[in-house]
Amino acid sequence: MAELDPSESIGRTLYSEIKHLMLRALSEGEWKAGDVIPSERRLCDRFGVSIGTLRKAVDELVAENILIRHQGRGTFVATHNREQQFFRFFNIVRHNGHKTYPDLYLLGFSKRPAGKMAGEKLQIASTAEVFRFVNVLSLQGEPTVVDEITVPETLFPGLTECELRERSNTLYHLYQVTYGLNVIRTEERLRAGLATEPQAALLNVAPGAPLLHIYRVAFTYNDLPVEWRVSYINTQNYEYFSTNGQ
Amino acid sequence: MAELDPSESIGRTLYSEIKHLMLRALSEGEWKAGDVIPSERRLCDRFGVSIGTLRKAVDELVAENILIRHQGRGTFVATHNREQQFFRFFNIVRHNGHKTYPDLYLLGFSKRPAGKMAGEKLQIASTAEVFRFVNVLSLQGEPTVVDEITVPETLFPGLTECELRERSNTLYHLYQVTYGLNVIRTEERLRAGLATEPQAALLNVAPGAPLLHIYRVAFTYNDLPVEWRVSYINTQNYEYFSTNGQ
DNA sequence: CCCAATTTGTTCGTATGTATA
DNA sequence: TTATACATACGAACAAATTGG
Repeated sequence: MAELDPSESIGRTLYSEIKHLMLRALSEGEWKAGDVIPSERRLCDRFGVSIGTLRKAVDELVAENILIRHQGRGTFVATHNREQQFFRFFNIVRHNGHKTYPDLYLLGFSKRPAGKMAGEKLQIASTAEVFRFVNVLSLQGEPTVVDEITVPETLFPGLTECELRERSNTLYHLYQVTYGLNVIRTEERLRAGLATEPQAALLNVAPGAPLLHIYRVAFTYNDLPVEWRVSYINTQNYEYFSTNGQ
Repeated sequence: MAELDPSESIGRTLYSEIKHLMLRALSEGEWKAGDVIPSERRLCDRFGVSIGTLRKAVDELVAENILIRHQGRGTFVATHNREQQFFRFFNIVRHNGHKTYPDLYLLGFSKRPAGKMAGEKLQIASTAEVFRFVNVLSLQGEPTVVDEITVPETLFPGLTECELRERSNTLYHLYQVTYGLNVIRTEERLRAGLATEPQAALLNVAPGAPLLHIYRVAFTYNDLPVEWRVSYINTQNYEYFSTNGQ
């Protein structure tokens, strides 16, 4: 069992060891977004475990939306495409519950030092360089969300405004396929605030109108933060939807 | 396999049938809050399935926080106690992330017709009777949350103000042990709003201050709504915390 | 259209380990 | 110490879906 020398030991059980070996294969890029990974039979051979143990490891990765199984086809690395994953991280819906895709307008793009807040959230020095850009999202023609997005330069070397503007898929899809950063988890904190003058202008509301604020950190494997985002939302026609349990 | 006549068929697979039979035993009160349920071996006999199939059914109920397994002791019906379950449904934390238990003040209690909104959310007629009560929650001495709570009389026969005032555990614990209603899932919608005069007085903020609004429906088994709740939150020192994935 | 190979899904079961009462 | 209960690991047999010939 050459794959399982003690130095690799993370979990307490064999299946959690296998899970971590698979996470390593994912984070190191051996298996890339959209790839089919080796069949269960081959993975059993590779890791020297039984089918039951292998399946238990894969079960957990599937439950975490990292892998997707298709009977008869194989097991795949989940991709951030519009159809399946977009609404996993976009929780803004109409008051009637309807979900629609936003239209995007890229407002600005710059490189700058992270600063205190973004540095803390991205776990980098406040002097480290980051890319920062602002998106205005319109839903059914109404400007509804302003996203202020910050990502570390070290993780996104050479990111350009052009890439952001011309992407044909979701932002997290770009992170995943171009920079090998697969967002698998976010933490969000929500508050209520009042629209500033510039926000009011962008969202077509009066200054001082109530806005929902969302502070989000997005993580990839090993709890590595890849994005810090502050969103300002006009909840006159839309709202944040969250479900707990099940 | 007397337990599995076709009329009971809900899921497509054997383990999902077993899961639904177990959910039925829970919703019909055969297994009550805090109870130990029969051992895996006995359940295999009862349902006429193998240990693997039985465990797969239980696995899902455990993942949904409906059952709790303890190695060496048995499998238990999860209870809404302060220590383990409270923060599953209470997502208000300090800006620094710290979680504290709120102090409660019961502001009002009445029986009345549901009205349009509560009737819709609780899936009852707008003329059906409901109990409605208001709690003010203080965190570290600061009044922070106002909860307006509505529950149908049919599900809570004879609910009294006294019961609410003198409970020593969480509200959902009361629902569970006194009325046999186990809240297993909530749906929440969040918006930003401005404090009205009465809200401002209760929360010790200026009228027109921004407040976070949460609209929540709580469900028990079979997607039956048991509670409709509107919360108003001062997010000056506290915020709503949500995690996505994992 | 059918067949064969491949892959995951389900169900069965055994043996052994670990925690609890 | 003993019995009980859940946890882990093993693997067989068959079903269902997909793909390619």
